[in-house]
Amino acid sequence: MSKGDISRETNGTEARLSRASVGRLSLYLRRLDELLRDGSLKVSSSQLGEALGLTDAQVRKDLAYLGHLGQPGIGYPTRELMTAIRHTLGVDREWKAVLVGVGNLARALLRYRGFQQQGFRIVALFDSDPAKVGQRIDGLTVQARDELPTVIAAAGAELGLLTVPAEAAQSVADILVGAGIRGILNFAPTVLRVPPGVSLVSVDLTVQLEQLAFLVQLGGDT
Amino acid sequence: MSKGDISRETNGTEARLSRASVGRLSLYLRRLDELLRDGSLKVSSSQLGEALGLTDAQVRKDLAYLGHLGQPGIGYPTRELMTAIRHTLGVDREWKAVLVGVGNLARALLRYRGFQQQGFRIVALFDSDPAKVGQRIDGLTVQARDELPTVIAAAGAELGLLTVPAEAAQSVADILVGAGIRGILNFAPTVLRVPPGVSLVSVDLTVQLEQLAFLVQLGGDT
DNA sequence: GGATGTGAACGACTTCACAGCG
DNA sequence: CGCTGTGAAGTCGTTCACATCC
Repeated sequence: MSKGDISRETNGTEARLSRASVGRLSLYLRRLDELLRDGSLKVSSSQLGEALGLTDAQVRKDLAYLGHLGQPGIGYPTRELMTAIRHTLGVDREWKAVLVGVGNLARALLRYRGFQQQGFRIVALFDSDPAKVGQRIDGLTVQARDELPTVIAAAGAELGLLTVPAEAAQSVADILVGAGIRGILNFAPTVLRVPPGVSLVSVDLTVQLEQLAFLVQLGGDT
Repeated sequence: MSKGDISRETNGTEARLSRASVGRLSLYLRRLDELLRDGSLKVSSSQLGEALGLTDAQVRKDLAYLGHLGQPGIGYPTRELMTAIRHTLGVDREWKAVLVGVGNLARALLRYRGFQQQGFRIVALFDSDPAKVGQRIDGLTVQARDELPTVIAAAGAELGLLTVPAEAAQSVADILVGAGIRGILNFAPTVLRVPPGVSLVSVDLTVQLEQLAFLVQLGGDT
């Protein structure tokens, strides 16, 4: 498979993408979609930034990483920009994911249209609760946890979505890693450890809520 | 009011808390809870950091904001540290929240024990779908959206959890703000605008998933 | 000795400002 | 002209290293 490296290819522009920049690329993509639907074939950095609360300079810096797409005096070609962002983010292809832990959050993820749209497909469900195994949800059958390795291999899934309780999260993560999963989106309120070569993104709702409490308590600016 | 920079008064210690630091405080609190259960009455910065993947220096910098709680040669007193963090985060009191948009994600939030534990209480549910209005979920009755202002005022709710579709998010946010809500936790995949004085924390699942795709595509380190 | 608190060095990200091109 | 691309300056956050104190 492609052996990853952070450096850029074609032009000679050497640049890095911070986590924050990557997050903003997602936002640009979404906004570009709206702008394109409104008929904008060209878009300027300030246009793109304003609805997202970003400065034009910030937008240009981020987009510079994609190569020299901008046209001075004109702006960026909407469609080409979207294609380039999709390619950079890696969402110009399909990603297969397995979902472990079938609760309400899992159901929410399953039904969430945004995922499908961006090329993410959930191909299998797992749960340790025997009462849930065998249930059908949105066309998928819940499977037992010890089937994880074989199913992942058979389906060629690369991503794992973790919606199990905190206590189980690390051991499930280990199993996923052992089964060859390359990235985990963790919703369990724990800090997970994964070996190098496996990517991890965590969404910790408790942390977010406490962040909000803190900000409100301050008498809160944004 | 204060713009992005947060001064403290009490002790004479002048310090700032970044968003990142606040997030880490939540993690410390959770870890301290475990350590206390294991019987650790004192804890060192390196102990605290190791399970979270943080350096000892980082931990000390964060905790320095709380005042001079550490004892050289010994560490930090577990219980006092927890009390101080809770106070700083604002989770040493109860926060009442309303939840708007009753889908699977809302159900997941309702049932999530972590919230209750940290003092967050969901006191009302709202949905614009007439079919959902009147349903009872976990002891709460779903109410119509135009009841928002009166119910918020009557209940004294300060936080709003937004789990509506992207298209509706901004208008619901505006209503919440108009009703006197002081902080919003937004799950809709849109960038919201709120006036100064109202706090906003967003959890954008599409962005997180795309982040993961990007990292995996890189051939992914953490 | 063992661990804290903290200036200072370092590094990462953002904003500024302007040259250059369509 | 308008808008991009980008060095330079500025800001913010993290790591280092060490004086300090129990």
